[in-house]
Amino acid sequence: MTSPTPAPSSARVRIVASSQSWVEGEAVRQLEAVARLPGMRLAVGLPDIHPGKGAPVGAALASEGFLYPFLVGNDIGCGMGLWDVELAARKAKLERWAAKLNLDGPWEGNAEAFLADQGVEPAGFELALGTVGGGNHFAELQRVDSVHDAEVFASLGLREDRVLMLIHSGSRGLGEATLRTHVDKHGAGGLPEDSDDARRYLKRHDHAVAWGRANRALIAQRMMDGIGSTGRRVLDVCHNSVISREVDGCTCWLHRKGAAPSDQGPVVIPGSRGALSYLVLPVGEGSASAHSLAHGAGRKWNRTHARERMRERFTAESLTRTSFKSHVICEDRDLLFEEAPPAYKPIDRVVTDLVEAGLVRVVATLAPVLTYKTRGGARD
DNA sequence: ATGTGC
Repeated sequence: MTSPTPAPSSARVRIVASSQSWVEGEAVRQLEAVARLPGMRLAVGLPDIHPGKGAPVGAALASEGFLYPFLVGNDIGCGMGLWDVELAARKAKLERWAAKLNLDGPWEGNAEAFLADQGVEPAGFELALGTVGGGNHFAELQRVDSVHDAEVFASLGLREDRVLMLIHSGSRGLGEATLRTHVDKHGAGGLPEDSDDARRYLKRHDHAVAWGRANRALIAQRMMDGIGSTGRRVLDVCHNSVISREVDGCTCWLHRKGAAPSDQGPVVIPGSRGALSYLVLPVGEGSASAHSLAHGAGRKWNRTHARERMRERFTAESLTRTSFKSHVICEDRDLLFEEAPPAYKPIDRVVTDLVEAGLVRVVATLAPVLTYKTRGGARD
């Protein structure tokens, strides 16, 4: 057998993960493969990196001259929004809410008017506006578990006794349609930054990012309506996007695929639906990590594997309650198995890696109270 | 991930 010839690589590859963080070999291979794409300058794997569809999830990839829509994937604009809910945690009506909350159908209100209020043009996917979607998306009520940095916590207007709400969702069919238009013509090929197709993609991409943010806002409003409360958005960050940004002295196309920004203030890094979420403050200059952070715990088992293993060990019913005594509303049995806590890496290790790499400071930990996934779609 | 594929 001939020894393999290393392909020329102009990108620096860095994985931000301690030896105690388990990273799948396939994820590393994917990161090294995309690092060889023309124009690529810096490929960073965050501690939640895991294999995706051709490109790793949990990565920040900076290229010069070309941009690559497939690196962002179909859920353009997906992200995490945190709300402070006008409600004391001790007043949570867990059983009542778990019985009645339903966010699955189209919103009854005027979606176009809601978008207009957020400064977003309609996109033709408004029946899905205000819906969580599938996969790892969720809307979760939380309580404060511990405060590590009281000053930053208070500066965000947060209080220990209040309910918080974390929304993880994206642009639903809009991002999917945007990627498909590109892939139908170019496949996994990149776009020269000065091409008409690049401009067309970026315009739709930016629209999907704005639409995704508005979607999280409407999900939050529906959830708060459902529990008879109001609230205030504390933060909202996108972890699937491509933007023009200076990285290490070069003006690059910074692709974030399952990578939270470290240059937009505090972010929440959630664990699984049966784990703590971490409110963290980015620290340091950030260019060595492409101005990015982990966006979650990261998968340990792929979906098929998780379904098989969890089916053997647990009933669906048992997975609707967590070790935090929280409820999980997920009436799609397969999804419940796919998203079960053992399918994910431990979030504390992921966050510790970020702390030890000098990228974040922990502000607080948040515990789940009620997770909304879906009322329908049960495939049994 | 997807108004979801054969």
